[in-house]
Amino acid sequence: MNIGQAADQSGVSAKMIRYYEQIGLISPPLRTDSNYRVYGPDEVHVLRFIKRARTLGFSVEETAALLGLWKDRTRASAEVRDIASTHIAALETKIAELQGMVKTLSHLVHCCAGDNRPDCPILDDLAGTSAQQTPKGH
Amino acid sequence: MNIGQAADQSGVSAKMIRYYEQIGLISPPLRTDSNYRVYGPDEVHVLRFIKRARTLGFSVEETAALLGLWKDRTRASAEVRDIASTHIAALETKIAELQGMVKTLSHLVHCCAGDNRPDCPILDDLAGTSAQQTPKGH
DNA sequence: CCTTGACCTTACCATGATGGGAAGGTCTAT
DNA sequence: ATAGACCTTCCCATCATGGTAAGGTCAAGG
Repeated sequence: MNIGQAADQSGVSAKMIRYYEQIGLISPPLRTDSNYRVYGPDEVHVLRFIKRARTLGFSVEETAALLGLWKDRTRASAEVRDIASTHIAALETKIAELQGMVKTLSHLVHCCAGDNRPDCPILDDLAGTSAQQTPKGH
Repeated sequence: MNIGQAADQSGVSAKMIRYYEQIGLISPPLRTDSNYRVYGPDEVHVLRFIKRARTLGFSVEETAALLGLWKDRTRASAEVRDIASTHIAALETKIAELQGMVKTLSHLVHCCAGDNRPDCPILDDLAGTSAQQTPKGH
């Protein structure tokens, strides 16, 4: 099968398949006489694995590690779990960060009349002119 | 004051100050005879505004809009509130996405023995071999 | 046999926001 | 005068992805 079909079946764009090959995440496939890349079901399976890992927010580097462990039949599941746990922690840190932003902004939006007058607590906060920087006592 | 001091006082790196100037977010400052950029308290105030907006997750583009509104004394606060509200919605979408990832991964990690044996539900999920893709009924 | 359109190939550029470094000029304190 | 800390511009790298351009290939149909 050609790269376009592999892309369709895996959900990974042809562009990205070539990229993954270039950075060594997947091995170069066979080529036809006319230099077309040829993929089989196994390659598509690997691409699906990659797609799923990326969807779950693993970086390409983490995905490479998971892929290595997947191919290693003797690996310990503990290793995989460590990668996943570390990733969960990173995700949670990011979530907390975003939630902090939402909290601050929500507070400001609530304080803002949102009318036609120029007075605006949101800008005042950004400018650092007013005393309160962030919701403290709400 | 030179760019280094402006950087210290605003929390924006000298590198980024030059970048913001390059992309037109801030206007080019005066220069000394020896071509050094010169900043005053007003410029630092603008940089602090930018820093705060970026910290709250506004893109540079959104920051530019907010900056424009800040400088416009006649603007309506409604405009500012709209930008902030839109941004909050985007942040919340992102949070929900990350939470979805965490949920799926947590489920998988719980199912994984994490011992020295090669059996690993996490890899099984990534590979798409098992029936359940994602916690459905848990 | 030839054309058309869909596909493939490589190579280069762009994104967004930031950091790193090199090569060279300037300023300040000793 | 010299050392060291600063400044200048210019180029490159990141991370994952998309776009585009120029050219080769293939299958179907006239």
